[in-house]
Amino acid sequence: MLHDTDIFEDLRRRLMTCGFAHGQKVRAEHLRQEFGCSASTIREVLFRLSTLGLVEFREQRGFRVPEKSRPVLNELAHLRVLLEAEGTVMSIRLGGVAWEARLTAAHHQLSHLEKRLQAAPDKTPFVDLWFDAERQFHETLISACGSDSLRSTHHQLYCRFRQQLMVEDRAFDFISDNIEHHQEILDAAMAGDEALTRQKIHDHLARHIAPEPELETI
Amino acid sequence: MLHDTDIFEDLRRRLMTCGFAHGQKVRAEHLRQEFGCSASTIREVLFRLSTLGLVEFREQRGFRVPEKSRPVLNELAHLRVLLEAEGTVMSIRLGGVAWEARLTAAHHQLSHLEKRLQAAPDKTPFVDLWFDAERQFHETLISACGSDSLRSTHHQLYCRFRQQLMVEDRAFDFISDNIEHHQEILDAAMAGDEALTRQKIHDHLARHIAPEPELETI
DNA sequence: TTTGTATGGAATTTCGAAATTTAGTAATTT
DNA sequence: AAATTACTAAATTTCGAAATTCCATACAAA
Repeated sequence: MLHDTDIFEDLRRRLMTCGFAHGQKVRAEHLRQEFGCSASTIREVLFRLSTLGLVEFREQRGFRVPEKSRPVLNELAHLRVLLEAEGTVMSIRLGGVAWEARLTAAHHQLSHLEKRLQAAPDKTPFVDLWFDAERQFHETLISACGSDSLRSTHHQLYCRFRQQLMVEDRAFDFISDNIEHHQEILDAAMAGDEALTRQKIHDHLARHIAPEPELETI
Repeated sequence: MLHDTDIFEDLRRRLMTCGFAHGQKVRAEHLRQEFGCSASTIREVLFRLSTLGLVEFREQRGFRVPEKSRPVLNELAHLRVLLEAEGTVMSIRLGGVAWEARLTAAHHQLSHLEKRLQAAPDKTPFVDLWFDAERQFHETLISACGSDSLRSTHHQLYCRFRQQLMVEDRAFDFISDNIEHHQEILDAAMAGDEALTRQKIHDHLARHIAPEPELETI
């Protein structure tokens, strides 16, 4: 039988990939029929998803998928840099060999996948795998920061960020840059170079961040 | 009649102040009786509160108030500094006169209250007012940062931080330092001194942050 | 044309009870 | 006495329907 959590996971994946259009209403009644359960169950799951910001709730007008928005993507990228840089530097200081091993492993897996993806004419079968591997790498970066709060806050931001993007570029034209970025982040982190690590994490997400407002000119 | 949202607000306030003990189970059945509504309504409200991290949900074993924990308080203080410093610097750049006016107003109100609180022998009647005024000041600091995501993320952290603290020091012995801190933050921000503003925001929360490996905030 | 008001259908929220699971206590066995 | 099992009460989760609210359309009035 279909459990609470299964529905949650199913919908989470769909919301983070391409199962729902931006701005679309999420009708509890329809989902109830699809999953064959009661309205309250669906309602509960949607509230839990709103914890991650993957759906928005408004009193008396139900749930909907957040709109696609360049400004919001900028904001999320900015915050990701802030937390990921901080968390990675803390991991460098606290993580030790165990963390380095996990990070190397996560990067190896991601790197392998990205190279296969780069070569493949049809990217479709790789999309889901790539989502997981990329997430795994970035979460491993901060995994030894020693702060659960930082990790869970970052997780929320990552989910919303991925949802905003939703494989914008189906041809994966960015993949070649990405391979390089991930390698540079790994190298800087393994070398223990904190400033360079911060810089490389910033560069990786730079294309999603709006240019900083100038100080002198107004 | 008592609405959904009223219950939410009532419980939010209680969870952020002293209505519940740390680690205590939040029994839906009891609340149902207290508010005179159905179990589903309470359940919904609790899910919404878990969005802010004010209650924790675990499958099949209901909701409970997060444990009091020094490490968690450290983490939250650390993240608050990170986001509040960033948000305030952005506000300095983008806020303009309107923001400066709002900030002055918020500080004036807080400052007035803190001085009265300092003088009063019985602090009780000021506690709730102080909560709101302090929150108002810190949220105003970042109010012109231009990033809703930063603001809402900060809001979550602030709620959890306040819950962890829950007026630890009922005698408000810290109030005299606090008055000074708030003044210094205001002065640095109004002077447009970004580095000093970051420093003062850090100093304000420093006593809650573990004296662990020094982290430079860039 | 514009503005405002009914109205019916659809979506939401709430309810009370049934079904399931957990947790605590007593009883039994080793 | 310690450990395991059985039982009971309480808590949680799910359900289906009733009550409420929203939304789009049609209609009336200015």
